Amino acid sequence: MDVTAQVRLAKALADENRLQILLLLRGEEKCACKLLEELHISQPTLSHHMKQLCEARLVVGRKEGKWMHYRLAEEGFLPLMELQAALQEPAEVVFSCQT
Amino acid sequence: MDVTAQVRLAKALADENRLQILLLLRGEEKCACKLLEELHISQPTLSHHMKQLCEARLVVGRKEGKWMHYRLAEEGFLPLMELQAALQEPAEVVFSCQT
DNA sequence: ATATCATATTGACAAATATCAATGTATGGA
DNA sequence: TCCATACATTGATATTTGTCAATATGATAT
Repeated sequence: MDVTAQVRLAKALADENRLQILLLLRGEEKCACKLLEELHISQPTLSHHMKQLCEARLVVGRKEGKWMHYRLAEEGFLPLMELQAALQEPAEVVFSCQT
Repeated sequence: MDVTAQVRLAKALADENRLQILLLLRGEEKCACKLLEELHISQPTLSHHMKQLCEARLVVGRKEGKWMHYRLAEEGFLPLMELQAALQEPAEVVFSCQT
């Protein structure tokens, strides 16, 4: 249970523009310039969001010449899936002792 | 696809103390005072976090006399499950027209 | 009623975040 | 080499967020 990764993933998802970016990447790789066309944010802002999405391992980037191509990372939601699974179990007993 | 609910849920998950609270509620209802004992935050801060968790529909509160009892909400992760499912489909064509 | 306990709300403040303009860094073409 | 393109980084600013002290609310007991 890597709470740090879970928090980082949740933070990455906690912005409407970033969710929109994820939806724009459904099923296809796109370059940053294409994403920029489809959003109403500046180029530095997009770059900032892509960095967060990559660091949260939700997106993978691939450099090709001048272009950066981004695609959804498989298993990107795993940390939150783990959290959800953990919440459906009773609390784990770390240590127990009866005299 | 309620992006607003997804963002609100993600924001609610994007804090280590709140994740800890969720883990403390695994399998059992607890009152705020019990949660307060197990965390290192002030009472107003806990109250603030509980409000966010309730508004994000991750937690349900039940008032009993002076006490507030909190428990995990079932289906709390649904908005993010929907998002994850959506990301595994190709982008939906909202409208298409060929002449 | 008054006191006490559990919790919520308010107000203030520091830290984190989203944003953009300006600038930097590669890359490819003329 | 020089210029244009695509993207990243920096610096500044406004907004949001997490936190606590102080106070308010509401319930129970004396």
